[in-house]
Amino acid sequence: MATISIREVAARAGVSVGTVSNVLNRPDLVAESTRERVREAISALGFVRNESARQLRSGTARAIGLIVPDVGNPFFTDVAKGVEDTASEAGHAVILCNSDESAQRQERHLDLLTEQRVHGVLITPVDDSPEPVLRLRERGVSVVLLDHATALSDTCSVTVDHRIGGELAVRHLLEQGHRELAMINGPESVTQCLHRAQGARDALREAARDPGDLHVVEVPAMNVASGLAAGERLLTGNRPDAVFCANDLLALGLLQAAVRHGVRVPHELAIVGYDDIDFAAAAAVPLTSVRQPSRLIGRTAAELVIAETRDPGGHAHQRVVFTPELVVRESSRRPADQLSPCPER
Amino acid sequence: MATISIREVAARAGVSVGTVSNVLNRPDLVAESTRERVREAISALGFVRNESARQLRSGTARAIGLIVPDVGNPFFTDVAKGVEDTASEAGHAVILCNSDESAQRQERHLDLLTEQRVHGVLITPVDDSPEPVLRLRERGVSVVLLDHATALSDTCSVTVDHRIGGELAVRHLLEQGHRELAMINGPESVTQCLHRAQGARDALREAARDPGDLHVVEVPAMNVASGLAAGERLLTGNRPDAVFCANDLLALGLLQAAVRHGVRVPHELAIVGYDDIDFAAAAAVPLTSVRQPSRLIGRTAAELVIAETRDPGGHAHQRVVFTPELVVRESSRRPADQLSPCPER
DNA sequence: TATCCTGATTGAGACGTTTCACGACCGGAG
DNA sequence: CTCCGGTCGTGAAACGTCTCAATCAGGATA
Repeated sequence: MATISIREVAARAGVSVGTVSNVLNRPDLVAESTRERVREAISALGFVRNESARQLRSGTARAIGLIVPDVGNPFFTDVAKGVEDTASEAGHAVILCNSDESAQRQERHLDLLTEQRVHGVLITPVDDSPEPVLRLRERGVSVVLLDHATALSDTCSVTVDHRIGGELAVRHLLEQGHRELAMINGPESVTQCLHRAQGARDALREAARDPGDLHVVEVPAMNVASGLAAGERLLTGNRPDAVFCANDLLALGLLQAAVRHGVRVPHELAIVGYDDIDFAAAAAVPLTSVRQPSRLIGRTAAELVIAETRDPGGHAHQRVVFTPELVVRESSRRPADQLSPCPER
Repeated sequence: MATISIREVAARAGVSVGTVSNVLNRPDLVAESTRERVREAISALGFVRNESARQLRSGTARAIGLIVPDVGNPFFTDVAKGVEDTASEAGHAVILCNSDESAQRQERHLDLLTEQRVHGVLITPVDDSPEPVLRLRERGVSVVLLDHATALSDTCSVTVDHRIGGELAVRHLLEQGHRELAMINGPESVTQCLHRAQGARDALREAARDPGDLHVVEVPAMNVASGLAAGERLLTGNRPDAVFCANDLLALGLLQAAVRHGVRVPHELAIVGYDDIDFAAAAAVPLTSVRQPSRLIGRTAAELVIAETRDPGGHAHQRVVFTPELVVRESSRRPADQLSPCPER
């Protein structure tokens, strides 16, 4: 009940507070027998170190912040798991924040994390504005950008080459013989979205097609509901042969729309998603998707931010870029292949 | 760069540190003109309050901890969103921890949260042991149990009546004319799982059937992979007519197994899931599922924990119990209904 | 003019750690 | 016996904020 401090522990063990602190932080400095006595007192009293005090004294917290635009998206929870893996190995807590694609919420979370004096922040910013990141750096917080290309050269980042991802997706659709292509994309102010679209257009160019042929539907949020809405729009009137969706949630939404309209996938409409979340394989029609190494992305980012704070001066900023790969499933197979209905793999 | 404190602000504004603190916390005590001057200094210097120091002084943090067994499960991210909604209204941060159904990780997170001196903890414990909760209370942390019935009478909890949920699911399957029923369940040491199974057996009893007829397959973890594995086992040999899965992830796994074995759903196998996550509607066959009000659960729990810490003495512990409801979709419709293939709703 | 009141501001302690310069002790070498 | 080196342990000074009793200015009242 009454909160007990290092002082009570010291009293009970018959040593000074300094010694207790040493047992906690540099046990090798204290003699075997004393150490044992202090340990006994700690567990007898149920002492728990007050992290605020430690942090106040030592200047920095044993926590790192992670800001993602949508915790509901399994891609980001996978990334979060990766972050947690390495963070907890290093004894750091992870404060997971959901910006919900809102700049305002992102702002609030950043303020909060700065107040907490976190070790570092991993962030997938909601937009391309460098300003929030600069403000953090200015306050001495190290930052790693997650899955977000940036113009800031002096910042660590872990990204995936989304241009290649877009290219893989659309090249595959073209190879399958689809002609009329559409894309459901998030706002192009978000770099990931921009690059995926660029890659898609590159694939068209490569096939000697006019990149302008790609009918892009832009949605405000990259979730299932948006995909469904975009699908409703796309499937009325003259519909495309194939749609590349900027993530799997949009693709799942589109798929639902297709089912509602009685449009058969992939016979009448091929779909390719992005992220290869676990649910992609379990969808109404198993989804072809561009896979990102989500967990690895998280782990790498956490390593970078921990390395940077360990050695702030001599740290060389790194940009790690992963290459995505295409996972082909039912939703994009050439109609001919469909005649013999065989399950995935 | 150099971290600036309340002291610099005071110097620049030509007031004492006490006044700056008052501007921050009780602005009404400070004269208009002074207040303005201090505010100016704050923004000019880019001052950010050091939460550790505040917390050290005031004894408790403006943060609450949330421990869930699986962040990859959309049900829990929905709950988390609900928690965040009310927490951020009250100016609290949420530290989201993933125990991954491991008692050891849960333990580590609890230690961490105690060190952080969080305001309160919302937890869906990995097992039924009351010990971790008791330890927290002993240390003066208020606890709200999430979606977990408990023998502890002096603890707030927000739960769903899973017995009713199980009953709804199995009664529905029986009404659809299915005879051979199976259930894929998590360990019955987890109360949620136990209650769902009890409800299922109650439904059998109610239909004058032997509750022992329910063939229960117990899996160690409640995720897609486990569902797939259980499905592989269940679909070889003489398979049941219908399966009730203890959550949607298991159901999606089972569905994948069915597709691989060429077993048609619902014609040859009906499936009912639990939680009604967003992906349930987008599955290979839209899933019938027992819906819990996930976001509301999170919001309510956060309100409880905040209320409890606001008034620790006079607080009466509450148990809030929600009632689940059945959402019927394709995966469990009577084969007869299937003849005219019409999309959901 | 002296007194009292009110509203605004101050300054000095905490809060629980960590850190670091310093002292105490002991055994061995000179 | 003294001195030295090393090992352990100590105690006090921070860290940045909040709180609260105390002070102060200035006007109103007697």
